[in-house]
Amino acid sequence: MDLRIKKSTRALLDASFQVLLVNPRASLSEIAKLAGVGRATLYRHYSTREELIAAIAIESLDLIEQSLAPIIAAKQSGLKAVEAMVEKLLPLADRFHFLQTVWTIAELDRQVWAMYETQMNQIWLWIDEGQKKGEIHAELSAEWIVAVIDSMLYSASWMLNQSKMPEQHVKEQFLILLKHGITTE
Amino acid sequence: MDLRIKKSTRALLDASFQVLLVNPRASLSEIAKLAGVGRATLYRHYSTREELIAAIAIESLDLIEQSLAPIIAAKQSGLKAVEAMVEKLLPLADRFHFLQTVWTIAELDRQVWAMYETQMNQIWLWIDEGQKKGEIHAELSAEWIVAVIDSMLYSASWMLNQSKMPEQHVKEQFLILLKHGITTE
DNA sequence: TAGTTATGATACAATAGTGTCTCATATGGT
DNA sequence: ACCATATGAGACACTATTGTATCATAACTA
Repeated sequence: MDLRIKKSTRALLDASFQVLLVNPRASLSEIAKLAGVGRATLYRHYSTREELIAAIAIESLDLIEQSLAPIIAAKQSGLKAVEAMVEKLLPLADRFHFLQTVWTIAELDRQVWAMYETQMNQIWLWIDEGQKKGEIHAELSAEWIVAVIDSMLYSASWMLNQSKMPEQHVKEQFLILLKHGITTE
Repeated sequence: MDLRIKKSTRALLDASFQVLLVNPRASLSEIAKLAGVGRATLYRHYSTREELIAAIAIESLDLIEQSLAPIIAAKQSGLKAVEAMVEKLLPLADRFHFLQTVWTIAELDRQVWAMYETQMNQIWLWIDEGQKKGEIHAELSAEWIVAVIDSMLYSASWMLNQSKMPEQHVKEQFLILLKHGITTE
């Protein structure tokens, strides 16, 4: 593949991700400028705003998929798999933040939705296994647990960026809260 | 105060809240139309988009403040106060969702920031009390707990709207997860 | 009821954003 | 080194959005 295309799309995806995270109203001109790429070039690769957003969403979901792959390969299951998942996904907290902010647009894309569904099913499976094994509270719905992990990753992105808590520390706090809650019992 | 003003600002705040929650890029014309109010009237009350967003943010923070007031009045403290807070704030989950999506704009407003800080301090205080009493894990930073409650309210709004889980059920799941985490130990 | 004023409709100018096209240039593939 | 092509710069038409102004009318206050 042509290096020039690789270079421009890379710059565009990076700049878009960065800008749209902070300002979802940013214009395509603004994004092109920040990417150091001609406006026409942006339109050549992504004919609409929606397409660009979908492309970033797909890239994000791809990164998530790659992070989960080793857990699947190692045939981990139940709570152990969920724990491993959290550790792997923490570095991608910003991607979750992005997906949440653009979700109403991104979810309209077929591929985005398909990837999202696949991953959701995988996570549900792990939670379900954990519940069957008695490791995870059976009263909690898998849907709710997934939603909470998702939004906790959003919090994690906040903590990493705004309050500069080191990643190792965020990881510990994340797992304590997720596994044991806030009470000492 | 003139009833006409009350009526238009009410309609504008409601419509804006509803629309911006789904589409943060909505134009002011769009919002005015949905509010059933002339575009000129919108500009008479809110001269810029930022002002409008700040107004909704202030209203939201006001609702939150009103919900927390009885807990303060009853002099509750520590974990009990946190639990009571969650119950009171759950019906305002959408407001938290809104605040998160427009925060980069809203936080620039002095009044918004002041109200936010006051409430944050109150919540920190409760958590701190809970930790001193030994009810809440001391290893968890108050900042992290607050961030997580905030984003769990976002999840709750998702569950209430998208997956139509009844509020009572969401409340139970919220408290189980927050207090005890997902593990059975 | 009389006077005030907020409103909707409309027009208007100014600006910003979109989407397409052309063309000389530079960069990459082979 | 040669050819193909992706690029940036610029021009262009078009639409959307903003922000202001005017004015007759309706709704409110006292």
